[in-house]
Amino acid sequence: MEYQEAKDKFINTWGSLGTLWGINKAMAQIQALLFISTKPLSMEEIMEDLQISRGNTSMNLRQLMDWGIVTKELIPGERKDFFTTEKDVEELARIVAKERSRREIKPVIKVLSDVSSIKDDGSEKTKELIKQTKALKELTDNLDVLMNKLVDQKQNWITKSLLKLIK
Amino acid sequence: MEYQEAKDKFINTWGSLGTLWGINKAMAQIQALLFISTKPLSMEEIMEDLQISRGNTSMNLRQLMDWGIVTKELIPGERKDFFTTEKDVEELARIVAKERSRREIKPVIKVLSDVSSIKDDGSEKTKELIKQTKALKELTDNLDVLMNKLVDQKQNWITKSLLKLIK
DNA sequence: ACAAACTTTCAAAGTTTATTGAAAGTTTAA
DNA sequence: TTAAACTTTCAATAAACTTTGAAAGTTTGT
Repeated sequence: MEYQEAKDKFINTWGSLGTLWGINKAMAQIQALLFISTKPLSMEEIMEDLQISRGNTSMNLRQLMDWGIVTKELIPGERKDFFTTEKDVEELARIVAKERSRREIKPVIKVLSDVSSIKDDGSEKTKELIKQTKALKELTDNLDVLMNKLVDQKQNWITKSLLKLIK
Repeated sequence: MEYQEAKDKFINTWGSLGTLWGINKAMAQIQALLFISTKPLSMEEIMEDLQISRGNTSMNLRQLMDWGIVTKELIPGERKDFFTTEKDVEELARIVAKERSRREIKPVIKVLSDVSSIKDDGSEKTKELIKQTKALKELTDNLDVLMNKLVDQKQNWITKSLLKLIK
């Protein structure tokens, strides 16, 4: 496999994976492109490379910056903005985990908590709704805590966690 | 909050969460409905309750059965099929984790592995592509192993895992 | 203050994905 | 074997989501 083919394959796989994880294709592709780039890229270069419009590039770069995954790089003597992504995979995973917890998991826990605390009117269906949503709330809560604990360990968290779990 | 309001809220939240996790809205809603139902439901009852078409119900029930989350229940004396979902949240989480590993994570690892093993032609950009995709491959691989280890612990895996990780 | 260089916005167009419902298929009971 | 009861399929339609590009906005250098 040649460089160009490998690069395209990586960007496309990452792009379609993005959709599955709730971020859109262009957003994931831009991140992928920056991730394997040896230098910061301008909007022009990103548009050109991925064949997407200026507007699309602008909006998705902004979202990536909102996530804290991409940052503007100011290059002396250049008027354009240049962009880079976090290059360290563990740090990247940490950011993604924290953001997903904040944006998705926490709000779901809130709903489950509300639903599971409705007044028990004694009917079987109400009892079941309360019981099941409470169980789901507890599971989600625990998973969220677990994920955040994992990610808070500052260095080599995956390796360390794996070792602990072996027994 | 009344029963009906709480039920709708739960089904809707679960439904929109589904989209975000790569399964579709109707599929997630059907699962949610079964999850809080006190008895197996027929296709008719599901259509009626969620206001979705027969075809949609049929296809999504099948997908849920493919995932191993929903099973057909044959009720003596009844001609219709009835459906139930796994009611234990830990078991449910176990199934979902295993399926996502198989369907999504493993294929990505394969691509990353292919891309990161292209021939190093000595250029800086090739070196960067190899280095970054290799790091991503290792991270994904480790997370996958970690997730599967968590889930393989037979009872109270979340509680146990949390205890181990506290230190 | 001006204009060139650059970025952002957003309505319209395009694309993808989900849903419908009627027809075809299957199973069951008599 | 037939027909009623039920489920599945799939082409057409609808809904949701993404992308475009031109106009508006912003920043910078002179």
